[in-house]
Amino acid sequence: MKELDITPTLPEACCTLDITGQEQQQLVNMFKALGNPSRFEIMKYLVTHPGCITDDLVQFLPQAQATVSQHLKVLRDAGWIVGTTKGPATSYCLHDDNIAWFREKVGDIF
Amino acid sequence: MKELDITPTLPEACCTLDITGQEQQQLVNMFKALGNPSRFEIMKYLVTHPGCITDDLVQFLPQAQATVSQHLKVLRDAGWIVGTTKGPATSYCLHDDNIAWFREKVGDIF
DNA sequence: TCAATATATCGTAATAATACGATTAACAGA
DNA sequence: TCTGTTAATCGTATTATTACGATATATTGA
Repeated sequence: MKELDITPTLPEACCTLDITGQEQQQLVNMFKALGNPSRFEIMKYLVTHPGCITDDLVQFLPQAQATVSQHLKVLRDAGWIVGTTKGPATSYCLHDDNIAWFREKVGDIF
Repeated sequence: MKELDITPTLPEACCTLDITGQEQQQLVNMFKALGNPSRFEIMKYLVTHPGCITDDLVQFLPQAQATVSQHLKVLRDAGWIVGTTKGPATSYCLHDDNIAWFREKVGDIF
């Protein structure tokens, strides 16, 4: 790791950003997952409709069932949401713990 | 807009998420921009090296000058950073106002 | 003005993301 | 067990992202 070499004329650092490896990858993944309008809409819907099933989202979004399912997988893998099987359906909720972690990390960083 | 139809057995909404149109697009853009390892590294570098120039980042990152410049453009367009011309060089800093806005929005949402 | 430095932009190849229809799997109720 | 419902996954076409070398632009100092 290189030493810092900030001349006195440069602005002060506004914050620290000590995150690396696994954690950083997880954080980048979460950013990436929400960097898509459809997935952001899904998150919005889940806020107001916690526990809704995939088909609710398929009705809500202007996209095919396969596409919505794929977006849900991305959000699941990134840790934004959690799905529980209920009979033939899957009920989705926000993953509160991971969301809290994300908020916390963003707060630490910026 | 459809009426909510949350049965009493479903979990309560953990939060509100009232963001639309222009603001939402801006927020999604910011998420998307940081959803890339190289750009996240650039942000980390800028935290500890505020005011550094493009070439500093080119030396730091394992990528070609053109690639780094492209990543900087994405971060600029998304509003994460701001660049000021200093002679033949460009000095970069975090865009504190926009970052504060992002933090605030994420806080509102989750 | 000329050479050196610093960056942005252009054109393009390789890779990844996105969306869809079709198929498969898993469950519920008749 | 058969049928309908719900979702995930597969294969694939289209589009977007990423990275690079080459080139263009802009400034500084000799």
